[in-house]
Amino acid sequence: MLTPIRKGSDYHHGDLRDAVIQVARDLIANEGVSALGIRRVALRINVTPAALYRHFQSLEQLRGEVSGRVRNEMAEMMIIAREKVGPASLSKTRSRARFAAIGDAYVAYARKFPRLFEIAFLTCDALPETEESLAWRTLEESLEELIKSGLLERRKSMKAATLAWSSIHGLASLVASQTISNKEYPVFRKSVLDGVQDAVFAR
Amino acid sequence: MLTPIRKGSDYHHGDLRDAVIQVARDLIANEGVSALGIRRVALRINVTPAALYRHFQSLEQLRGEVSGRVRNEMAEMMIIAREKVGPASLSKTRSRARFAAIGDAYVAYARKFPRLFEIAFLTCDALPETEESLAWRTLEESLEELIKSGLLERRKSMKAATLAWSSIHGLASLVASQTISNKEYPVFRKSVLDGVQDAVFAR
DNA sequence: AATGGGTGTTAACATTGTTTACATTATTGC
DNA sequence: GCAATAATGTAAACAATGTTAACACCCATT
Repeated sequence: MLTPIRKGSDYHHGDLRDAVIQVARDLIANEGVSALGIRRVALRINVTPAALYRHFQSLEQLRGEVSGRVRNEMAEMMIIAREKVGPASLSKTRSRARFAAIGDAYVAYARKFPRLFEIAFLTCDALPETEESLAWRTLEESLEELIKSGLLERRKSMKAATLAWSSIHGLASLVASQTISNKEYPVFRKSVLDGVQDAVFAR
Repeated sequence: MLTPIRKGSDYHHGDLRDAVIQVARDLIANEGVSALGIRRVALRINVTPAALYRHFQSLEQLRGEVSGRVRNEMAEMMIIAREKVGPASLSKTRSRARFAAIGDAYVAYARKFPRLFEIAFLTCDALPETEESLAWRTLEESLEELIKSGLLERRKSMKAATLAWSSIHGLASLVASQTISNKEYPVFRKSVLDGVQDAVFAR
């Protein structure tokens, strides 16, 4: 099945909902979260505003859906970056590099798409089913690799995860909100990475 | 001068702008950032919507103004918490306690007013004159105390500041966005505090 | 082939941010 | 003191928004 985007006639779109989320995502990425609107999205898809209400209960729910998709997108970027360094295979340097890669990918996303990072962690009144975060699971996998390669003691693992998560997220958030500028970024980055490594790896 | 809030007649409010920011702040604190609106604020102050345009160019600018006020409010909370432990006076334990106090106050604010913390670090298209952050200056003062009391080497000071700032902010942000729940919070808190102290204080 | 559920349209409504023209108060210069 | 002027409020209108209700069309199942 070639999953035709459109059926014969174009009265029915064929795959609204996905198209809506896609367009909404791009709208936010380019013009900020306040640029998201039912009518603006509808206009870009050449569809009537009311059509969107067949797939979303409200603008607020659409925002929540976009937020969820962005969180997944982030996690996928992290996984891709991790796989790029090659398999862990109990190698200390590999495991370490993979761990660093997912952290870097996290803040890289925030730097590249600050507006999307913003909505990913915005309190949404109507959020989709709160599945366990893929990003968090990825972090846990990485720590497991570090344990198995002998770089991290298991009893330190929880502390490592929470500190890494917090500080990396803080760095990403400060960058995305332009609280720290591009010029200040490198020194922040180095401090955070060193701090995390000191806490994670036994010395 | 007793700075009368209202003059004789009530055609002129006397101190709009401040009243507007105040009401806007409370509106966001209670109902979220999307609850902020020109007309809703005007209604609560018993003033015509157009009156607000004598003091703010747009809703966006008002949001920026509120954001700035909240950032100041946070810094004031930090300073109050710090002064509560008493003067540093070259005492190691005092300096250390004061340092911990400002960090705790930071995330305490995010826990108490998550919606306000949210807008404080939201990218605003129109932000007020970008004064140097009071919170950041407070952090620098605290580190200076640590240096003078012999707990921190000066060459480590920049790294300490940036790591502390990032990880504390990350913790606060994750809490405010409900990414981590109240139940998970304590273990996160402990990890971050330990991590910061390990990095800041020579061992 | 008929029917019914899914999906889109049309038209309307209330509410919003914003502007323009006007009214009232406060302040300043003589 | 008092007129001129700036500052600050109101009133009415406009375009754009989220949302809903009634209707139209398509597709799949019987």
